[in-house]
Amino acid sequence: MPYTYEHPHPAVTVDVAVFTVSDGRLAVVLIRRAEWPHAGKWAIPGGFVGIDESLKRAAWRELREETGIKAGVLEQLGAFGRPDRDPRERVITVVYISLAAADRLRLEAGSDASDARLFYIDDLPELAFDHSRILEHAIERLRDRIDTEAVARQLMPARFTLTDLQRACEAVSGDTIDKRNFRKKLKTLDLVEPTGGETQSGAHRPAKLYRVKS
Amino acid sequence: MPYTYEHPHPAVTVDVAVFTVSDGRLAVVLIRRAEWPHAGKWAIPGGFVGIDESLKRAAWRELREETGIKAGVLEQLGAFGRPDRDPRERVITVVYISLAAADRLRLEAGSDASDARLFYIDDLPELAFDHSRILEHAIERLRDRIDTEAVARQLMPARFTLTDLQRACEAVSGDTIDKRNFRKKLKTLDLVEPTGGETQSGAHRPAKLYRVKS
DNA sequence: TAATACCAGTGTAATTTATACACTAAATGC
DNA sequence: GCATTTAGTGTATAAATTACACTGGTATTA
Repeated sequence: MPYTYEHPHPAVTVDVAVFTVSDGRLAVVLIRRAEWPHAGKWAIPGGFVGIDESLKRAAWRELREETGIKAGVLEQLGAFGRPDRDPRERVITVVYISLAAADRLRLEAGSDASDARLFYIDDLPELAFDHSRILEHAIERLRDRIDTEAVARQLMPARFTLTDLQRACEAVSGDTIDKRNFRKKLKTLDLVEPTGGETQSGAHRPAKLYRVKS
Repeated sequence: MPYTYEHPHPAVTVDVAVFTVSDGRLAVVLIRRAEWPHAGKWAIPGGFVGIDESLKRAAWRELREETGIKAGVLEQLGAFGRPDRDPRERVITVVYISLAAADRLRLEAGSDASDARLFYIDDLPELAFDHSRILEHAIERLRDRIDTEAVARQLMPARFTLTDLQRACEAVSGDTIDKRNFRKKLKTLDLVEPTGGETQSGAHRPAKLYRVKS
């Protein structure tokens, strides 16, 4: 069932960079491509936009199909459309960024991908297409725009310690933060509240558990 | 000469929101559409992306064709792609923002547009497609991200008074700024230098003219 | 030619925000 | 009970932001 147009049309895809914090390091979900082009290389999950489907909906669907992840907030990074970025045809891709708490990521390889897993952003493999460049932009955007509240709401599990939250903020920003200054700032933000629980984590004083206020 | 694909493809356009400051108010360049759909309505200049043309290049070309403006810096705002935003077919548009000094805008109506002119952003006409929504996002982005340096470099004529620069910053931010604080801040920015000239503007003390340092 | 209207140009004090920094508390392992 | 490890807490300094009022130079006009 062919589709014909008077003028040539590019294909349009969506790609989703899902970031998380794992072992105190910023990481991103990649899939291994099963097919040409770039078969065997790692790539950001994504795929073609349905003709009657909104961009965001397509992003959500593709992410789910390829990794099993049901994205929460999806923020658009922008469109990437250099004429030679895909050898099959002219493809313009609209990239979204999402954040996920590490404990919500149950990665399942989907039909288009032979594998899906996390990579630390400072230890990325060679990527398909122009996905290296796209990830650079995505990380820059992340560092520029994300604040403590977004980290707490989107990147943390339901209950966490203040040290966990600090580590996550540090992983995202790529900088160290002073513990006392961080906690002082948190107080002014009115963002978290104690759950009453504590960790029983090891040979040291237990930490109080917190949750994000609603 | 028809073009055929196995799967349906959306059309891809670029649109450019060119902002300037005129009479101390933030304004945007619009064209009046000559043809269906939305004939007679005002719209952001833009058009279809050539199949071998980068997005930014297409934006630059369309802006030039429709208004005569040779854009300086083009910053991508993002992609807008709701399925029903164009009655002709599925159209995904990639929107760019540009700033222009008012004295560099010599608007010429191009072939696709019966008219091109400036509108103050707080006095916009009814717009074609989803361009109202797009402009809202563009203005929000502008207010969020633009700083004194960008205003001075991109929005001011070659020589200007400090009051002119302050008025432009106020127009962009939508807020008033204290004169002495503004000038104090300018000193720390190391951004402008006096040209030696002065305005001979009226029944008051003349103002010194400045230019942006290179 | 003195008075007025108009915009240009200048500095200081107070407040708020960000930064630097070191010890005590509670648990476990030996 | 001593060593080790992470949790938890406050103060002093520096930096950035805000608020605020008068003098200077030109043109107009009474």
